[in-house]
Amino acid sequence: MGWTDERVELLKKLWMEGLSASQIAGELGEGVTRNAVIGKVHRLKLSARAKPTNTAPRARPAARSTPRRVASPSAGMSHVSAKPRPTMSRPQVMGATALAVTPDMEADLYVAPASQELFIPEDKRLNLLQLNEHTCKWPIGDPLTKDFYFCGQHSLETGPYCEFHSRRAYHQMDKKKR
DNA sequence: CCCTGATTCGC
DNA sequence: GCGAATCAGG
Repeated sequence: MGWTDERVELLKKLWMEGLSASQIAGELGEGVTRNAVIGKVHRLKLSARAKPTNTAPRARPAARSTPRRVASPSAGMSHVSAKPRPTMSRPQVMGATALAVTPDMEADLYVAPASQELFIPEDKRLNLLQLNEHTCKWPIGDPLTKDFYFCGQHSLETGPYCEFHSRRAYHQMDKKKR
């Protein structure tokens, strides 16, 4: 479906109201992607949304000369190279609530050290040589002692870790500046 | 991983 | 003009 006057108007309205491109896309109906919305917004020169006194130069990515459409699938790459840095210890101060605590309450206030680390049964633990492409490679324990092993649970297709550790690994090192 | 907008360029 | 793919950031 093309951009009828109506749709363009709705687009302008929603965009100005601060909705995100994907939200607008959803509002305009199926078949409209957020890219389509953004592209249109750009062409309409509506990009500057709520930017009073801002002269953001916005760095240019320097036109890429490399062909975009990748035709060849490219063979798999090495998958046995993961060097994560798991939390070594986690003192983790639990919420320091400012609630008043009467002396007799304190006794009941002990909160179990929510072991947010997975407990892996001994028979599930893996050493380095036992790892394969489907085992979570999240290291646990001190690598210098025998008290060390890998998670070993079934890893996700999207990474070297199981769901639990995958989520953890990302949200931690994610957004790390270069 | 989820998400956001910005940009480029084949169509 | 259109928008998928990509980039850059949160």
